[in-house]
Amino acid sequence: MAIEGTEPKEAARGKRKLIRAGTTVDQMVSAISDRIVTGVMRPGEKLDEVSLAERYKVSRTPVREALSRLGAMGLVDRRPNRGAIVAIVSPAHLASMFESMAELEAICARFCAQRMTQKERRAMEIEHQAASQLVARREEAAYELFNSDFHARLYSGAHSPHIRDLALQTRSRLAPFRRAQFRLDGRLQKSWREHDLIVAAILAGDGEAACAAARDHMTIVSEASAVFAHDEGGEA
Amino acid sequence: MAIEGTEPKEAARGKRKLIRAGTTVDQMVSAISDRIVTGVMRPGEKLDEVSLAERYKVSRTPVREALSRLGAMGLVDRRPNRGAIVAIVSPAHLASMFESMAELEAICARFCAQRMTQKERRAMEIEHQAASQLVARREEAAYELFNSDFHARLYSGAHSPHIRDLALQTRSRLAPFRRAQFRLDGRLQKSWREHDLIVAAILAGDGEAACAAARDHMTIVSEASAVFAHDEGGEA
DNA sequence: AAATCGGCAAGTGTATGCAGTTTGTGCCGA
DNA sequence: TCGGCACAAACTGCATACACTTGCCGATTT
Repeated sequence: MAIEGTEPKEAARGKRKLIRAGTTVDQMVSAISDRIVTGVMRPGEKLDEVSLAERYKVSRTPVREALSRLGAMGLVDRRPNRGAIVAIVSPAHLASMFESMAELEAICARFCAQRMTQKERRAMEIEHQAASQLVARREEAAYELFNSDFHARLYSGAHSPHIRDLALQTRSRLAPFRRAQFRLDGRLQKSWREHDLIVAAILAGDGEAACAAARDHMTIVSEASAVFAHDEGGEA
Repeated sequence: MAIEGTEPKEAARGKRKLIRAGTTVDQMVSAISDRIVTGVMRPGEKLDEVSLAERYKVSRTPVREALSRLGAMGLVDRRPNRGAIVAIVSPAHLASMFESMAELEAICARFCAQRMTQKERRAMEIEHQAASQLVARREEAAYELFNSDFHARLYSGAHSPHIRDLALQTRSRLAPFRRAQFRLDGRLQKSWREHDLIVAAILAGDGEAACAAARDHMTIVSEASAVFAHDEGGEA
């Protein structure tokens, strides 16, 4: 409902009914993962192949492929002969994922401090400084976009494609549990200040400081998100 | 040929032709990934759906699902409408994967030093000491098995399921490039000594030392494997 | 009355056919 | 002789049909 843009059912399908861009499954994957990530579908909820096929006006074949990919992404859990459900993550596993995220970002920050080009450093600083205005105006949605961008820069700046992959993968799996964290009182300002420490260390070329700052940042995010995780776990 | 155990074509299929254990695709995935990992299939080689279907005596549908999963694992590269090929990794990407592996193992080692139970520490030390005999006898195959086991202990001992997943995933993607590294002169002894440093640091509870030792170990493995990677790249 | 077995319904796993895309090859023109 | 265009073969993407598995409900038996 709130994310119709990614729902391929009428609009997109109507237009490109016969365009074989090979993206039908891709669209379903992003549509379904959006529904999971945004919390429209709760952990444990069944993902029925025929229902999904009807919903997206396709046959079961692409649905199965989409479910397969979502399973590989860790967003859904496939049991042989028993269907697929939205993945249920235990509190322990969730903590482990946040911990991993902290370590991955710490590594990225360290590499960023060592390897970022001048252009990348400048771009990161400019964007970071610009974001301070979003904080002042309390524009949570806009800041969330910037935040994604900032972390993406962190992953890319490490100049290590595989670590970047691991970070993006882990981040996407954590997405369902990070939402709405910026609604917490003052989280916006704190987030920006934590970023500030990371940026300063990177610009100074101090790998260890950047490493530590990034780890601290994610640890705090983890604690801030734990509240929501518990809520969801209880309801599901 | 050398790995018929994992090839489901005649033997396995003949027996369980009608057993629907939901594992047909699983078998294909492990069979194909074995063929890739062991080097039977070279990077860039085409994975034709119909050929694979004939080879494993199944229809194209499960083949497609298997390819999909292998694509998610990063072992094959799927191009829309243009088939699938065994993934080609550039030297830069390969270096990035080894670098990531080094960092992941460093993290695991640090966590191991902090979190391993007494039982785990004792088991690791006993196995490690036992392996010294394999070194003395130059039993390369046996040592390679032990080596896998050792690293698996490292990942599990970190008590962080997600980091363990990331490490195993990265390790499997590196497998094609690590094979035969123990054939290098004296690599066996050096490997054991590097392990020794890691074990000593973990048992001493010295996280940072374990971290550094593990990172150094993988860096050396990376360099030792680079030779083979080049060879294979040239041939393919 | 409780437990077990048989049948039924729902849903997944696999096979096959058709439509559309890509790519290689041969022909035509310059 | 070389470049562009068109056609055809091969292959992928999706749809549909069928086979098998699983879980549930009720009837029968102990």
